Amino acid sequence: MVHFTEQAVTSSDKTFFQLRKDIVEGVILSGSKLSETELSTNYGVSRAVIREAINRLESCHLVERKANVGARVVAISLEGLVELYQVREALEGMAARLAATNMTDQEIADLNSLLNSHFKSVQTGETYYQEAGDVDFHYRIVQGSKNSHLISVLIDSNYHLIRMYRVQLGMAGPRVTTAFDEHKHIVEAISNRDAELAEMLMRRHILYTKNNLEKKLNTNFKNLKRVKP
Amino acid sequence: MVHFTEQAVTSSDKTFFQLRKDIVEGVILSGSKLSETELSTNYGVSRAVIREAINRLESCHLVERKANVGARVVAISLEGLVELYQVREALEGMAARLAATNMTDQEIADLNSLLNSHFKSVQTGETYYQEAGDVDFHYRIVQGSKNSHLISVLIDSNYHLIRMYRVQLGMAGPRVTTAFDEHKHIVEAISNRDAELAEMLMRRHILYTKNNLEKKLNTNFKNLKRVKP
DNA sequence: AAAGCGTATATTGTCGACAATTAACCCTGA
DNA sequence: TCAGGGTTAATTGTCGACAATATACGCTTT
Repeated sequence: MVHFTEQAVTSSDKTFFQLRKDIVEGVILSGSKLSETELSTNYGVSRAVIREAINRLESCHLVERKANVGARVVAISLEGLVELYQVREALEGMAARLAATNMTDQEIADLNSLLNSHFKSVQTGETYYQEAGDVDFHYRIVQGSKNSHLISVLIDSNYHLIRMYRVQLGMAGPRVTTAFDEHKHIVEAISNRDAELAEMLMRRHILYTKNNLEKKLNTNFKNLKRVKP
Repeated sequence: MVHFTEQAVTSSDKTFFQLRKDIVEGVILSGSKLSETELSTNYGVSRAVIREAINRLESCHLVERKANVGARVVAISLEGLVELYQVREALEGMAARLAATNMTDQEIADLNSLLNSHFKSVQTGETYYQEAGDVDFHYRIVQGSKNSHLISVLIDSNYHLIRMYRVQLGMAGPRVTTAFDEHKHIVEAISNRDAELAEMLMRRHILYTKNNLEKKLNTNFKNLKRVKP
């Protein structure tokens, strides 16, 4: 169960969340321009809140702005994927290292039972795992680092972009059991409080995932809905 | 010579740069509240551009916002320093790894001559090195990674916070020649295109720097100008 | 006197209008 | 037909005013 409980207090929050969702899920096409006046009427709010939402989307690396010109949704590309996953490898590797030291025994136990429930899902053939399960696993490791700056950087400026790639490239398929084993080994290393190994395994895991995605991207890229560059 | 040439095109850019400078250099005290109306009159611009500037400062992790309450300059703390440098270790380690593969021979040669000029400065006793020199060295490695996402994350959401700690804690002193040797070894590894070693050396270098800063923070913290928490 | 409630004040959030800049179009000329 | 320049239209940037929320203050009550 994924449980990111961001709660929108202001109107700008709601608009930001909605826009982010629409971009990640491809409702707003990759590469398309974000017209402030148009969004303003479509989402039923003033241009000021649209502008603030766009600013926050830019912090997420989901849109790119040019002064006096406007904002565009980032283009999905092979280079972008590689660059993103290199950053992810570095940050989540560090997260695993820190988690090995900082997670409580209880949190590790919970993580283990989470993996067990994933194992059942995998065996019964549910596709649950690859979507929410993987996300939740990585989310817990990141939280387990107990480093709020690291958490913020990962969540705010990487996570949603990662999701955008996953959703729009259709990340179902094999490698599920393989990834599961890798997850299991990472938790084992954390259980043993072996920070060095936890980091190394996490980095390898993300590297493998990236290689897998690269292959998919090459075959799926032509089917990707986006505006012409 | 440091040569970050961000150029302000809009009024909001100018205000953002000025505010960022004032926060990093302690003109606006760590922990103080940022009143929109007050800043609006002081900087001679409308509240809208102040609000946009504050949003961008939040992306830099220089201020923290709470809805319907306002923004405060981040508090300088030991935990904050440690967390920041753990992220820096991960990201700049990856940057060094990538730089070993992606920097051109010319860029490596330039980096070497930069180090040589630093060496002269160190021998003649100029304090130049620790301030701009170190920054410039790390800046070139980061750029040498050729990973635009990594560059963006490092510059946008870490660099200015790092500077804030350095400036406000007064980072002069020894460890200059030590750090210089470490820089030299990193460039050597990059010259040999040894990505693995380059990453390892960079991580150690940043770890040592962090340990050094921790000691300083413990002695200097009581002298730090800030508002009471 | 202390605690709790209600009002008043100050601050942030949102809005519509105006100014400045860009890009689109048409028109002219070779 | 194509290149260049100027004008027009559309979009973004900036502003001041109003609405909504939170804090501060004072009053009442025990």
